[in-house]
Amino acid sequence: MPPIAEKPRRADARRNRERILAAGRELFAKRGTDAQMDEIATEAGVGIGTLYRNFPDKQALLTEMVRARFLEFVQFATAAEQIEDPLEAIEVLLGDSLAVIEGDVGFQVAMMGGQELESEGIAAEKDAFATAATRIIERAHAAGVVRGDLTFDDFTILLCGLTSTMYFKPGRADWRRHLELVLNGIRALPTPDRRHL
Amino acid sequence: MPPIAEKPRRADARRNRERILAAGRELFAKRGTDAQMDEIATEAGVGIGTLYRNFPDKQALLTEMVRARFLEFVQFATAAEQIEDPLEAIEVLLGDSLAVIEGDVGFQVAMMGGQELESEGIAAEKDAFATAATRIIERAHAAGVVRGDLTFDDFTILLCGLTSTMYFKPGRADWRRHLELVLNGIRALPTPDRRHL
DNA sequence: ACCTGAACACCGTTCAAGT
DNA sequence: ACCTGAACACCGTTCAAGT
Repeated sequence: MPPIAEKPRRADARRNRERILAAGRELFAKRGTDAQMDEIATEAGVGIGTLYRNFPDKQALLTEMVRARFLEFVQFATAAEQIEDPLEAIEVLLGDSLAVIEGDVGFQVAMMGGQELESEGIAAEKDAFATAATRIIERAHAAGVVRGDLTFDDFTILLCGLTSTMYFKPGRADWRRHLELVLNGIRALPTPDRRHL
Repeated sequence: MPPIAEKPRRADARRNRERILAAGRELFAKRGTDAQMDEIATEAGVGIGTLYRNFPDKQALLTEMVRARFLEFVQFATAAEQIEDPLEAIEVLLGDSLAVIEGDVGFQVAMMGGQELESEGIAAEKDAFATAATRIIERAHAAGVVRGDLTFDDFTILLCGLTSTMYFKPGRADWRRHLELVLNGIRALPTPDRRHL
């Protein structure tokens, strides 16, 4: 079911909300938490009061942007499930998810500081991602290509770390390298090779 | 050579500086960047103007705290060099370094956002750590126990990620787990086992 | 030579007045 | 119903006045 039925509103109010979302998307993506509420209102062409009427505070607006990204993550997870090689599925899922947020500084901040969002608002989206990603992890377990104790929580931890590299050491090279090391880290521990399928 | 010879000062001025450092240490450690300059001045028992006379801005004070920690890191690196097993040396170095900063939120912030500090001021300390850590990495290379392409820069990247877990997901469990995964990731890739020493 | 704190700047948030 | 922006609160930083 969709989050909550859209209440009917005055046309101008609805248009304002859209413009605020667009402005927020643009400015948070570009400058992260440094984006100012004033600027966002101006960019949206509304008064600061209207911004606050739509979103109780800065976090709430950011949370709304984050929701959209999580839906994208779910898409990536669904796509990754189609990949035959179970290890490659994990690599692609992490790689693609990170690649899309490379241009979105605001999301990077949100992804790291998980608990600081109004997380109730996006619990559904997070769950959807968790479910899809867990299926991918399970498949890798079944194939024996990852550490036996790897969980979705590990994913969360590693994504936090990877995102911090993206955020604090901007540029593609560092987070790609970080990802490579981490992917190596979640592989099955070197055990006696049994290739008698 | 020591950084720069201490200029002689009026006794009260020197005592004030000490108290500011102590207050900064305590409050940054406890609350990170949330610690306010006003509080620090009050805790130190000086006027806000005196604080700013000693340190041009908040970053500069934080940087001073960071310098001390880096010196500790160098100690750890030196100690880790004594450990016989070259892989264990790396594990202990990372583990100990992280363990000391667990109670120092301010340093955690600094460790992640490297370039935002007055880094000229602590270049010497950073170099000392880099040198010691590099020796430990080289030894592991010589023993063939880590990936052939592992560098000190990787250490920097991984420490950033590990610290972000510590900062954003407080509690021992998550960063310890993160460290375990990462240590697994830097090991030599599973190659045909040649144990004919 | 050094100290102090009132005052300023900046930015998130509120609310009285408007349509 | 909804919009607006002046005003407030908070915190980093400056500077004129003091000793």
